[in-house]
Amino acid sequence: MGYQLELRHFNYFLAVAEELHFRRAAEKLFISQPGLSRQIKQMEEILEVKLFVRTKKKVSLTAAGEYLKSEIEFILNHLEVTKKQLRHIRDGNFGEVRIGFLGSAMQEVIPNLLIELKERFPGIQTNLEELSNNAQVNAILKDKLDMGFVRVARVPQGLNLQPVYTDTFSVVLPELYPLLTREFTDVGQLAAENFILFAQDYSPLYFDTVMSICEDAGFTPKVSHKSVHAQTIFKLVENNLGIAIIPTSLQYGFQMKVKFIELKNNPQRAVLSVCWKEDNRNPALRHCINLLLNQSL
Amino acid sequence: MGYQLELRHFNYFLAVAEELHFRRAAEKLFISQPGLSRQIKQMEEILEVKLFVRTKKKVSLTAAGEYLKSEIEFILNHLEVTKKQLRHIRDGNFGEVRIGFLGSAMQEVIPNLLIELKERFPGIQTNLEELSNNAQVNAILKDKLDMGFVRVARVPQGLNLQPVYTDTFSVVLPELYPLLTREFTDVGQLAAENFILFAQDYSPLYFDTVMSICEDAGFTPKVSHKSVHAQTIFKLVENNLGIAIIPTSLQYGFQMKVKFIELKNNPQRAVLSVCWKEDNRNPALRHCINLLLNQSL
DNA sequence: ACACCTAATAACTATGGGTTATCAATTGGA
DNA sequence: TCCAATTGATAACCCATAGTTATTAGGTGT
Repeated sequence: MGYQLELRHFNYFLAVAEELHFRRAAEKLFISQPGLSRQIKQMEEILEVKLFVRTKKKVSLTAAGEYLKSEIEFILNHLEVTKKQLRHIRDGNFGEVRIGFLGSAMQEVIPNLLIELKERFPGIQTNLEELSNNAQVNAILKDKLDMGFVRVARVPQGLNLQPVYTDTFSVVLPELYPLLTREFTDVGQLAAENFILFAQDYSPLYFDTVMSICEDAGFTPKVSHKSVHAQTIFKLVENNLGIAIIPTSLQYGFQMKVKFIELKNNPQRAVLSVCWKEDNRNPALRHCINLLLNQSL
Repeated sequence: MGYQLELRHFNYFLAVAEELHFRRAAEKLFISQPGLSRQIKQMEEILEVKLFVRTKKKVSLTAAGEYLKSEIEFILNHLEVTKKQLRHIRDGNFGEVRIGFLGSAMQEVIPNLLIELKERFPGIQTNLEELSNNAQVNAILKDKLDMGFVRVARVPQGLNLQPVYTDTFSVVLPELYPLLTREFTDVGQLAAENFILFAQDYSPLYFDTVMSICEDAGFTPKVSHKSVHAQTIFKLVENNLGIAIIPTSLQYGFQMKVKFIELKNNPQRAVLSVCWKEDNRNPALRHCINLLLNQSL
């Protein structure tokens, strides 16, 4: 009766919610199955809510259980982050910022941010992870990342989005492609070529924007290859397997037999934005965001 | 050693952090002072961080303790909110109902349901999808839909079916068709016309019912066109490509050069039923069904 | 009818949270 | 300077309960 919810319950609950099987979950937790059953039952009594439906032979989550699962994941994750921050504070550091990014952000924006950070807040640790747009947004929602560098038009409720870097697009051609930069007038000249693009589900906004560039030139591109790495795209172009359209700043840092023609006159721009959760309580994040938004003016 | 952080620690910690006095904090928690001291000490060992500075005669928070206090307040508060939400979900006030429907249900039944739902259970989200009878029944069997608005005579084992709206049929004629409403006696007058009907596999019951209306009038209709959209049917009638027989309530909401003659005296009725899976446990669904069956009496 | 799963129940064990009693250290008056 | 008062920490004990083993009851598939 006078029982109290404890973190132990959370871990037990998660194990069962993941395995949907009491014995296996108990094994994973290194406790016995009856003990686990009893704790889950107790948890349901404390919360006064059925969390699992047990038919002999199958266990499944109720709607409430489903909800609780995501909340507990959030809380336990938050707790882990807090523990880490505590150590940082004890050691006199200011904390850690976990940053997600698209490969293309590594050219300019991230190096600048890291240099500035190191100078102004030497105590802030950074933790970098290359992820797709979608993976970043999801990770930020779940507080697995503090901020992400993405190319998206909009983000779900609760997230902030601020442009930090705007870029023209460039056409990527094999070095020996028979078209000189000065002969180039518009993308329509390339309508017959095969196009190599970043995968649509890696960056829908990029994909749509490239499509609109082609549409403006009056054709629909034949897309022969898709990739998620600039390196791969350049390699394919180098080997005459097609041509590409990419954000201009991506051209730097590679050693390839390709040439670039910047689409200066096209109105489309590749916008890199920083994304973070409105109610993120990581104090180090604030410093990062401020740095980014001020320096980019 | 192998100790584990628990929510109990959080409450104890908060009490001490607020009182800055072990004995008073212990009183507030209805436990003894030594017990509290030991738990706090244990907590510091688990986290490997000093949280309080105890000089005899004064207790104060360390920087880490200060930070932890705000984080714990956040977590405990979040937990309270979550508990409250759980109850709501259990009671069916939250969650989502996935509803399938025939176009003809959009005239009356669905708008009414949505209005009522919004009023009585504002937390329930709905997800609407227009599908054929068959597609709905299959989706419900596979738990892809919670409920569907269908026109069928029977449903497979395990599904429930309840009429929610009963309707006469109406003949649809081109606006300038040479037959005035008051001259109309029965469908037999139209035996020579081409008929435009909803596709048989879209709604077998509808199809059979229309056939029986014609049979009763002593003829078998020539069916020239079939469609799944009322809009299309009206358009075809408007252009003198045939006449139609439809559930009466479908006539509302369109702007077409057609006229309707209600078959008041025919015994056939177009019955719209709601269909759902017997063992569907979505609590929000129960509310929907109850609402529907009570209001439709 | 059978073996073989499942989760729940029952009865027991023992960890560790909470207890009381006490100590050591600090403070403040007389 | 000494004593009373008050602080949090220690020590030793107790018992509530998390976790144990053994078993049962209910399903499923052959």
